[in-house]
Amino acid sequence: MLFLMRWLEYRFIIIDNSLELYIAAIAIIFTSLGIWLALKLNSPKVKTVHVEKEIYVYRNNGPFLLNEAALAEVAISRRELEVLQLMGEGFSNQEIAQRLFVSLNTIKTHSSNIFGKLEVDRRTQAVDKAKKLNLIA
Amino acid sequence: MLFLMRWLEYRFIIIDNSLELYIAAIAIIFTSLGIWLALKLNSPKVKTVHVEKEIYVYRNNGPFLLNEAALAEVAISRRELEVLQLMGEGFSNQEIAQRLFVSLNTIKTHSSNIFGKLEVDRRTQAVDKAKKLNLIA
DNA sequence: GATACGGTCATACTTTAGGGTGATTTTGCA
DNA sequence: TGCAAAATCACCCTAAAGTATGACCGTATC
Repeated sequence: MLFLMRWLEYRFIIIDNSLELYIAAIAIIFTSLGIWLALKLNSPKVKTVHVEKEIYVYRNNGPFLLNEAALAEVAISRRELEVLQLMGEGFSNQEIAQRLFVSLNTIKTHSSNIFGKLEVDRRTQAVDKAKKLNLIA
Repeated sequence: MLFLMRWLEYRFIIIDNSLELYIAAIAIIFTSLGIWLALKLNSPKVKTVHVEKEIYVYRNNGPFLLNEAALAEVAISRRELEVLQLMGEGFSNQEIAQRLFVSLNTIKTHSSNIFGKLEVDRRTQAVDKAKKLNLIA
């Protein structure tokens, strides 16, 4: 940049131009630079549009049939499924722990793993999704 | 602008600064001007990102019919039913509050009333029971 | 036998849910 | 118009849920 300035300086001096013209040139060049910089560096606003993608779930009206395919898809283990079932029946973690003869911490760990695999944050969401996927009755 | 240039010119001459510093000041000022111009006049870029949201749709499962009789039986109000529905979709009390444009405390009150009327202790039980009573889908 | 995974459990921490109480404001209906 | 139910909100407190991390053990699997 300094080099450019020097070059401009000598060039304009040689052709014996006025200081004002020189300044004007600098101004124009750097205004352009500013515009260019702003346009280049200005990251575009990201507008997120949620597109609803319908997934049809076939729910038989008869006896409950575990969707093994969906189960394998989300990679939920049998033990986790047990926890999920009890969750769906409204049991607390403490109650689930007692029923499965394990500690509360174990159920918490299972819960966290289930939420991760189902990509949800809460047990109510987990139950909702699990029912829609026919993982639980 | 010319006035500004003049002022800068005289000012720098008076304090006997080098031409380079003067040029540098001009450059900085007009770069800033350029950036400002670009940001002001450039219509904001909007980058649209489409995010697919999976919607689970039941099939072979007739339309949901609210069990008005059961609703009257448990004496759950319309507003409470709204809360119950959102509960069933896995929303937290905070999220429900935002959706219904009321405070978190209000939702807590509704929740407590719902639990009392459904004779349950937790939201998961409430959702389970409400679904069995056909109060929510 | 190294590796991966499932299941178990713990500790520490933050967040959310729920209980109890009391209060004010709307609103529907007699 | 006045009353009762519904809806709103606040405060305080406890319980439960959830997050993060790390650890140990058994069992397949390569």
